[in-house]
Amino acid sequence: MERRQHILEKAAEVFSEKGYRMASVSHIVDKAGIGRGTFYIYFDSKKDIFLELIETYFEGFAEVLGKNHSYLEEAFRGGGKVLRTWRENIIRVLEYHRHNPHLARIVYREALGRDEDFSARVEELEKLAREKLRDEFRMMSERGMIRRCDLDLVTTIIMGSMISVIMEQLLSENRWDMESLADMIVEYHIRALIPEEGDVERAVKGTLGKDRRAGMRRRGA
Amino acid sequence: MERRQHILEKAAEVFSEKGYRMASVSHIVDKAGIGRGTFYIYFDSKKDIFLELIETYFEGFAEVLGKNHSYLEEAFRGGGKVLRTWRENIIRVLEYHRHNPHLARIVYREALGRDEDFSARVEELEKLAREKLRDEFRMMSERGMIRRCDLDLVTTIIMGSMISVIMEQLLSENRWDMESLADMIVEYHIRALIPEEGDVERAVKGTLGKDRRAGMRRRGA
Amino acid sequence: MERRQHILEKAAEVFSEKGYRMASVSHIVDKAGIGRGTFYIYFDSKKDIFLELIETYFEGFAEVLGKNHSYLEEAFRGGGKVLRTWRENIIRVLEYHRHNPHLARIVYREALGRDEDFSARVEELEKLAREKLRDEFRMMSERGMIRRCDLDLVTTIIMGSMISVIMEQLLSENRWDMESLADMIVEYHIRALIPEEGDVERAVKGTLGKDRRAGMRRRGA
Amino acid sequence: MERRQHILEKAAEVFSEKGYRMASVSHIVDKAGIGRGTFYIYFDSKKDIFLELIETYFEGFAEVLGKNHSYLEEAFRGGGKVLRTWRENIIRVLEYHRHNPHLARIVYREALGRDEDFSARVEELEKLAREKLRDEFRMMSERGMIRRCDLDLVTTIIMGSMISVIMEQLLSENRWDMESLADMIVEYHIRALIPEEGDVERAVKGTLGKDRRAGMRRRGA
DNA sequence: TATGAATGAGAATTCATTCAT
DNA sequence: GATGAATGAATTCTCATTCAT
Repeated sequence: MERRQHILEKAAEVFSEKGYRMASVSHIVDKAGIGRGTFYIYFDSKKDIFLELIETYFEGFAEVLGKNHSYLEEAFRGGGKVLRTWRENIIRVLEYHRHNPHLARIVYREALGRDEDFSARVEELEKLAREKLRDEFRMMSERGMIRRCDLDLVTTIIMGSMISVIMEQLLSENRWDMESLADMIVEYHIRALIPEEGDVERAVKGTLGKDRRAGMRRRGA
Repeated sequence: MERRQHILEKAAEVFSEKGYRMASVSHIVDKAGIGRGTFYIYFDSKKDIFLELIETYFEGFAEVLGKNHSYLEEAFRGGGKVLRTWRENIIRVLEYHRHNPHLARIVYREALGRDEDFSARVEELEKLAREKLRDEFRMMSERGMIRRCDLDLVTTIIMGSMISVIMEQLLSENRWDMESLADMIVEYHIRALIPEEGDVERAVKGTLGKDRRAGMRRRGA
Repeated sequence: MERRQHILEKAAEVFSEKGYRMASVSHIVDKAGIGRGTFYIYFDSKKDIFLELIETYFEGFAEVLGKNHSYLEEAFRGGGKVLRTWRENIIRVLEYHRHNPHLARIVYREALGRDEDFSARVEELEKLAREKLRDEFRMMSERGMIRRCDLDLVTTIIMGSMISVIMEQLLSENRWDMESLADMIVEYHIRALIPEEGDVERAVKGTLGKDRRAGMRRRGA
Repeated sequence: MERRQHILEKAAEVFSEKGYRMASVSHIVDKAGIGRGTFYIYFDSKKDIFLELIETYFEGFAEVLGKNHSYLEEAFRGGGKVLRTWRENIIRVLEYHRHNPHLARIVYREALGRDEDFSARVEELEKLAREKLRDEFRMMSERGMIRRCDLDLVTTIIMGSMISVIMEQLLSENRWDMESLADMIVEYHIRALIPEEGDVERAVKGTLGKDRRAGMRRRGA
């Protein structure tokens, strides 16, 4: 099964470099140093291996976001620093992509096209990630940690900006260092989402007095 | 030249619907109701027409952003409402994409792939748009209208979020109405970029007393 | 449409010579003197052209057997020589195959195999031909022209022997001349099927006095 | 050598079911429950095992027909019932095929194709069988047991009809019972071949007074 | 002996592009 | 200019056979 993994990795490189259509199975087997037919022992088709890479990406992404729990909620319940947790989340996301540049490029440069059957799967998986994120924002909103706003739109904005930053990073080979990058991103969105005067009170009533100190306050406030 | 335009439009539809690779020249000539060879009278190749569509998109986009001037700067100099102008900019951008959904899809779903030579051109054009935008933010920053921050990062964030919102719009067929969508987007970024306490003063010194009232203030402040 | 016909003919030769599986599309286009892709303008696939040849064979065969009528019945109703008509039928069948040796070989050497989807179609078409033939024998039986016997079996025997003779002919390049061959075949089956003593009477009763002279009598009887 | 036999049997099933080209070595080794390479210990190639099955078929067929003697001649010399012996021959042939349906299908549905080198071998073996049969008819003819006729043609007719009946049987799963089927077949050909007036006398002269009672007489004559 | 992972020659098919009309 | 039949390079995928273990 080691060989299978090897082929997957080489395929990721090839797809990332050449794109799905331009990448031929020949390119993959050449790069992997295997025979033409060997490829088809491990994968049913070119489409098959591509889809597997996409699944792998989203699998890893889900892991990073906290597969069946929410780091943020956990932090909140544990009385921890929600903001610091958010920052940690973002760092994990950035690092995940830094360590899997090929997968990221495959998903956001190749897989979105209407070309193939898998674009449906990509959208499905992207939607799942989006919903996970939106649920986190909803939680934060309900607890008065962020201002009242259209959560779908905010999710779109934040995801879009993250993808953009990540791709920028990948293309320009580490223009920023991870830590300060995360700081700046977090700061941007926190400023954009800081609660209004009435938000905290509304949340307190709504949730019967949950600890308001976990809410985001303007710095120094 | 009318026929050429007709082919371009049909090609945009086909590329948008099927993607660059899946769209064949046959599809295009069928949709345009012309002969196979006629296509090659007007365009050198499939790649060629695709590239032209991309150029068209960025051409129009540049127009919308203010080709050789800055709406924002103009507003500033004219003592007008900078924020309102920004909002108008965003509405123009949204409407441009709403009226050119095929081009938008072509650029952001198809052209980004590493498949073809044109990906280089796309990046070049995208970079130009990015720089235009960043220059506007620089101007605003220098005048104390936005807080001190990494302007490249902010540009990336805002462009990414805009693309994300636009594609979301295109895919989901107008989830939001244009006006309130623009309001929400503008509000998000304004909140994120509102000047800190010292920023205005610093800007005043740096620019020798430009009209501070044009700066963004927290609402109600 | 002339070119299409040309390809069909060359394909028949190739399939006849090499068999369906060994014959590659390359062989066909080489023999037809056309480009590789040209083949696919006229035919959807290798299977497609092969099936068309099979249909053509059975189409022609049906024509020879008398598409929507029966030469034998016609002869009978017209008071003509039924036996002579039968002999003429057999000559037409032999000549049809002599003039279409490739089709015959394709159907009886290649198409019967369980290999491909078309074997079902071949069996269907063969069954139609068989039923046509059996109906003729039934008609003759009902009129006392042949002895009482299992008509399905007789059909199988006669068709099998005809195919065998035809293939033998094709393989050995005209061992017999057509006329005397037909004579011998007809004689063989007539002798085998000559009515018994009671058959004519039974038929007479069954059909209320149809002309008994049309029935086959032992020569000289 | 038991294992070899096992593989042969499974291969016969697979070839019969799928046809030579569609049947892959994988199918055979899977069905035989052996490893991929094991196959090549016992057989040189796929073609090789197929050829061996064909040889097996004709070997068994020759056995059934009477390998180095003639049941008919034996019956004749022994003063036995030649017709009954012929009927027994036919029953043996039918039963041989009923018990070896896979081999029969392989030979008459698959092996006849011009696909492979073995078609030459099949024709060679078929010719041997044909000659054996023709020699028997010659013997019968010389003894005035059948009418004067082209023995090659008669052989072709009888073999063709037998193959046709057998394949019909195999495909339609025993439409007739063996005994009455044999009766009907024998009757058909006996009627077709019954000696004319004069034939017996000619034979008597030619063979200097061989037992004329062994000759076929018209029933009741 | 037995195995099955690995191989690569070869097959069918597609489609951007050309060019004679 | 306009056409579309013709082209063939390039692509995906199959499977009989080999060979190291």
